[in-house]
Amino acid sequence: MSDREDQLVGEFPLIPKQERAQLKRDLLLKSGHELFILKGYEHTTAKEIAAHAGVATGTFYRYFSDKRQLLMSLLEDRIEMFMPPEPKWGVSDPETTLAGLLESHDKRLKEMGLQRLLPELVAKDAEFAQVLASGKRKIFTRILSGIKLANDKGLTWTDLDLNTVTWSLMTLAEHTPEKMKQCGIQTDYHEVAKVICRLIFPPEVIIKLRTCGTADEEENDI
Amino acid sequence: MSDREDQLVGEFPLIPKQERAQLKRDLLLKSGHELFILKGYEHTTAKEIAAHAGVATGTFYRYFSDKRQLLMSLLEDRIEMFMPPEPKWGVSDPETTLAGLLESHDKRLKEMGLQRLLPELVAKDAEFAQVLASGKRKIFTRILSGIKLANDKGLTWTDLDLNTVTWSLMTLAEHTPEKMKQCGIQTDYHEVAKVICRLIFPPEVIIKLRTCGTADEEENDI
Amino acid sequence: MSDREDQLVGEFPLIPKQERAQLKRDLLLKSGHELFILKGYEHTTAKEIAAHAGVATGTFYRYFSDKRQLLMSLLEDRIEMFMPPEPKWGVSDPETTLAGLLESHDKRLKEMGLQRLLPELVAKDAEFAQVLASGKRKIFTRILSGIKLANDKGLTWTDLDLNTVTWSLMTLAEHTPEKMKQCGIQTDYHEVAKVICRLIFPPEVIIKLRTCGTADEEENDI
Amino acid sequence: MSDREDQLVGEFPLIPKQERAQLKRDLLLKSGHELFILKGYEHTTAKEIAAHAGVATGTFYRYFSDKRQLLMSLLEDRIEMFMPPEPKWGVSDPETTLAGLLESHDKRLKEMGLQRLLPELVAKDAEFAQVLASGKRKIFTRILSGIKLANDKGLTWTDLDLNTVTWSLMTLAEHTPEKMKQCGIQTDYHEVAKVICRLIFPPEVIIKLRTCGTADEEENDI
DNA sequence: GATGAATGAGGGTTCATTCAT
DNA sequence: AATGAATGAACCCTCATTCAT
Repeated sequence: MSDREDQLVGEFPLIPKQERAQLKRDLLLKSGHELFILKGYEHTTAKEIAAHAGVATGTFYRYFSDKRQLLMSLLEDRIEMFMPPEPKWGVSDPETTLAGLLESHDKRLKEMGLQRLLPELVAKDAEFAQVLASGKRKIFTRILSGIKLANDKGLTWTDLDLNTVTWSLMTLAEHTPEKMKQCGIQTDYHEVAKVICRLIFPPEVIIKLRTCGTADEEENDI
Repeated sequence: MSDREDQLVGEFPLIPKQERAQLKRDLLLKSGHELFILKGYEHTTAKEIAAHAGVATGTFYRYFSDKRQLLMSLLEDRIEMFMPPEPKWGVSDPETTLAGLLESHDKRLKEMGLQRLLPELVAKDAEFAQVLASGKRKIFTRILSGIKLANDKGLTWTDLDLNTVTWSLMTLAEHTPEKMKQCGIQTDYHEVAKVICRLIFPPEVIIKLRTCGTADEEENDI
Repeated sequence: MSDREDQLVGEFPLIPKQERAQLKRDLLLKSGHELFILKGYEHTTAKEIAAHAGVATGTFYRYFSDKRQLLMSLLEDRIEMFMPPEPKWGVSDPETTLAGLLESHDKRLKEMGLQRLLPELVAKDAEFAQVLASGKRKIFTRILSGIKLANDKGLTWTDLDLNTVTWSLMTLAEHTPEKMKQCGIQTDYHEVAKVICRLIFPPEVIIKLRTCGTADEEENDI
Repeated sequence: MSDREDQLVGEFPLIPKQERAQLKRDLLLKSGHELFILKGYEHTTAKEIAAHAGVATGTFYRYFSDKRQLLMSLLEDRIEMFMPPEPKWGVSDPETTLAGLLESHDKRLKEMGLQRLLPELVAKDAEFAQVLASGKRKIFTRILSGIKLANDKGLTWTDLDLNTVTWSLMTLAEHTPEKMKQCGIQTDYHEVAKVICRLIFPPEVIIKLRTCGTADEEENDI
């Protein structure tokens, strides 16, 4: 808010209306986001979201028809952030690369925190589940096509189903942080990366990739 | 609670009563279970649980201090059923064995349905999350010890962290059914089993296990 | 309330449940009735009705799905009381009889007071309007048949449409009290009765009825 | 209010402004009128009235202190239109004349529609009820004086109270359209006119008026 | 003057929990 | 023990009215 105001100091006396409205909408989104993470979706009330955003209850309803719609908006903006990262294979050591991706992905997720809410909502809201599933399918397809490229070059296991491998990869990446804590072990991104790489590549391929990674000109988007 | 204590005092003068009480408690547990699955935890009311169990609203509160406690009881009884199965390695083809275990595990989960509720609750109830995590740790330990046995015999990958492998195994088993559907692919238990086995055993070990499985006397509980 | 309790004193220790529920329902009906009259339907809240009945808000919703339903119940019980009275002609002086009927009818209406609400509701609630209209039609039919009897005996005007006469009669009876005040004149039931009688009977018939009313054995229910 | 006062100061320096303001005021009155009829007074919001008039919400409050005041203004302008017509007796056939008046009166009412709202408001707003009653009294007085003229000429019933007759006449005229439908009969203006005439004039007077109506030079405003 | 975003009191309704019977 | 009516705090949402722009 003050950013934008500062930005305009000495230039325009007023912030355009639309922008101010957008600002309030964003405040509410942020507020909802924070409270959903803090207390869970069901335990957050519209009144609280408004109060925490510093606006009146009624203002909430100017921008969102209800709590659910706020959440939907939250997700439409950010759904891709909930998804596993898209590593590039064949660039130096794939395990190290992947470990870095996992770590930064998890950090982003932690900042957002919303992924803790997703299952709660999927269970209760069919429409929401669809939105989420369609996002997942998009990511899935992208990862799968990356793995297929590696497969075409004969780099992957030949006896595993690529769909299943892709799904495993996504699942492991998605649950890395919370789940490992639940089992009482420390999250070691590099070990997870090694496991995930083992799902895709035979050990000798990984060694090859590790040694001649940069020599290999081709980058494979996965 | 005090019921059971009474039960142990003086043989069985009150057992019929106790039995009836236990019956009611079970009816309520069953009713709560069904409704939680059907409508979600937050959207199920105590009145409904009582009505669906065929008892009065007030009776609910004789057996459970509140809705949350009913859920806790539900989980204490059944938490192990939410956990991944414990395969026995070295018994015939490990992939086929595992595929069968995965399938039956998923069937049990589907029958119970409660796992749909878990994330909703974990997000909101720290105590509940602890109960769940402790259950998971128990399973984790059991699986890990099984893998360690295999490791002692030189059957597993030597370059992967066994904790991480165990966690991956659990994660994949746990999410097999719902998650695969979300990505738009059919659940093929045998392919998942192959992927999981690849996490544990190098391919040549699997071939060996497959051919001399029954010859290998030792059963490894995992 | 105390009536029923007294009735049972020394016989039964408790008032049957059903009866107590009915009692509460009646309390709420009474409370709603009073407040609707006092403040108008729209300006009366469910909360107020409950408070005024001495029960909690939630109790209101145990007995009525909402405010509208309470009103409907109020009317189903009493709709006939809102209707014009049913005079018996040919019994002594018809004008005096009618005047008495008008007066007692108005008293009843005043006690109930609900008729002040009717137009407000008719205007806004089609279903309600139907309920009311069907009640009116019932009364209309009864009055009309009474007038037809008088007509068969050649007692009425021969050049007036009986339907229209009946309607006029009802309309005048219904609006006697409030409307006369609005025009700044005192309500004189006997004068209204004379006017209404003039609508039905020619003057000479009225004189005849007045003199030989009791001699005329036949009573005509109208 | 002060607008008009200003208008009279110094000829017309501000009249264009005034005119625009008056225009807006009229737009709002029209809009309120339409929506009150469509949805009822309580169910029409200030925002809607403004939007439907094509102005901003705030503008509403520049011209009216609140919703109620808009309605009052609406009525002050038009209260006479809600009143029964003022027939002229002794001009040709009084029954036909009256029938025509009734019909055109009803048409005007239907166009305006506001009379559906009146009872809702009378019930809740004492001041409003007064405004309405004073309007009615005005009409009442005018009709009464007309009837008195006829009375002076010996044309009316001699045994009926003129106040009561006048009131009956107004009441019947006012309720002709809606009420007859409620009773399930068709509105036949000519029959109603005959009934109303019978209240005022003995049959022989009507015949006389009918035959020598135009011969009778005097027009009686009622 | 005009605008329409913002306000927040208040209405309708639900439901976890209690308690008289 | 069992019942289910009663409770009332708290939820969601609306809308008359204000006020900065």
